[in-house]
Amino acid sequence: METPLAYRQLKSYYKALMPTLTEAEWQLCEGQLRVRTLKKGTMLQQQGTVCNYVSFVNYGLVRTYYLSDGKEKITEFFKEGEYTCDYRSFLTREPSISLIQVLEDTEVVETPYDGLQMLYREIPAANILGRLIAEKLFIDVCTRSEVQANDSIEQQYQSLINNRSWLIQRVPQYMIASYLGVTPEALSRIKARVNKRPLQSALVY
Amino acid sequence: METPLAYRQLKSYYKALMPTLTEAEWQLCEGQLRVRTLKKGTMLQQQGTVCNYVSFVNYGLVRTYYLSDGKEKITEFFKEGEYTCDYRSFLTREPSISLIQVLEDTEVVETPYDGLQMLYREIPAANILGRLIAEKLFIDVCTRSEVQANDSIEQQYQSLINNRSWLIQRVPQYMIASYLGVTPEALSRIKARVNKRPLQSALVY
DNA sequence: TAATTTTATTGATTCAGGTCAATGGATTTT
DNA sequence: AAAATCCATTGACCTGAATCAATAAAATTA
Repeated sequence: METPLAYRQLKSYYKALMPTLTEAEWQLCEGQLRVRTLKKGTMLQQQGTVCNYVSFVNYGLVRTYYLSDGKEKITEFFKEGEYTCDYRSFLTREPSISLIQVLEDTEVVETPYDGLQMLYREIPAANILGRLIAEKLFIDVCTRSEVQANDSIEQQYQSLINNRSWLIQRVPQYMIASYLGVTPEALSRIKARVNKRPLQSALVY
Repeated sequence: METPLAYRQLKSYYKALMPTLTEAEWQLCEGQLRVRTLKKGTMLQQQGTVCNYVSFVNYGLVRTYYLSDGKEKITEFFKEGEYTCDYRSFLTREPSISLIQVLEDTEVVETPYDGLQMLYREIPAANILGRLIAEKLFIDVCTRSEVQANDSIEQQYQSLINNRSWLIQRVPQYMIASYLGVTPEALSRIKARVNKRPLQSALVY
């Protein structure tokens, strides 16, 4: 056992989602897991390869993005306590379109595809876990789509400041711009607009 | 039993996803189901209410959409053999943002929320079904997002013609425009552009 | 601390698609 | 079949964001 400490957060996560999980079943789960520490800048998932792991972030920060016309488009950021993965590739076993890159020194606990399938077979409750993970991911991606479709970039940026200010602090602004789907220049101008009417910002929510 | 015929398609669907399903378990599933026939124009899901059913379309066609600034934005079309639902509302039990409207006379088989939760508890294999449905929906929404993010409206329209030509035939063009996220005028101009260079269209794919 | 690289800002220009408006087909209703 | 409604097309104009370009500021590295 490498660093039992690293599993503690994940174990409580599993336990919360699968209350019926016995200690023996947890041992079976734990046997599938691998802890990895990754330096800032490392690629956790390359484009064009099948995604073989779901990674639970113990500490650190990663981004998922893809290349369109050679330009990077960031789809999401994942920090400590969250799962990250190109789940589409993981599920379909097709090559990944997304890349995953470590933005800060990061520690992850990886669950391999085969190991997870084994858990689905051996532990009935694991299917509940799988269902809940897929459902959560689905809800998240729906919510994101709805926000993108309904809110202006300015509203979305304000919402980041209000609800996910750690993002603003931990990643450079051009990545925020990429995440919001605009150029760094455009986001800079939006900020300038917002700052010109400081009374408004106090009224948001 | 209302119209046993209506269940046949759904039963084979369930059987395919849950090979271990016994006849007794199927009976339990069937007991939860309700068949409904709906006239063109009917609302299958209203905005602001919690979505209580997953609906399997036996025949017909529906659209899901939401209102933004009073304008309709179509998110997807579902035809015979597909599930439709505001699955986000269904899962979270929060009011639905989406509306679902019947575009052709349609027959659906509805599975209520409570019934499905009961199945998850009573039939372990039902969690596999729930997992697979959530996974499929997740994959679909990812794929859609990737297409929207990467392909021009022209490419997306060509792709509809090549891969989902039934859509072009069964829904008016202004709905296609809404689905693609542009105005009817814009789509009309895109078609005009495409028709001006007919050699190109033969080369697509 | 100076040098270098990275990141953010601002200006000028361009362009795709939106909006507004008018017209002409299609389809449905009476 | 005539009237009315719905739908698609086309034109003129406008706007928001992309692009290109030049600095300025901030963060790293030497």
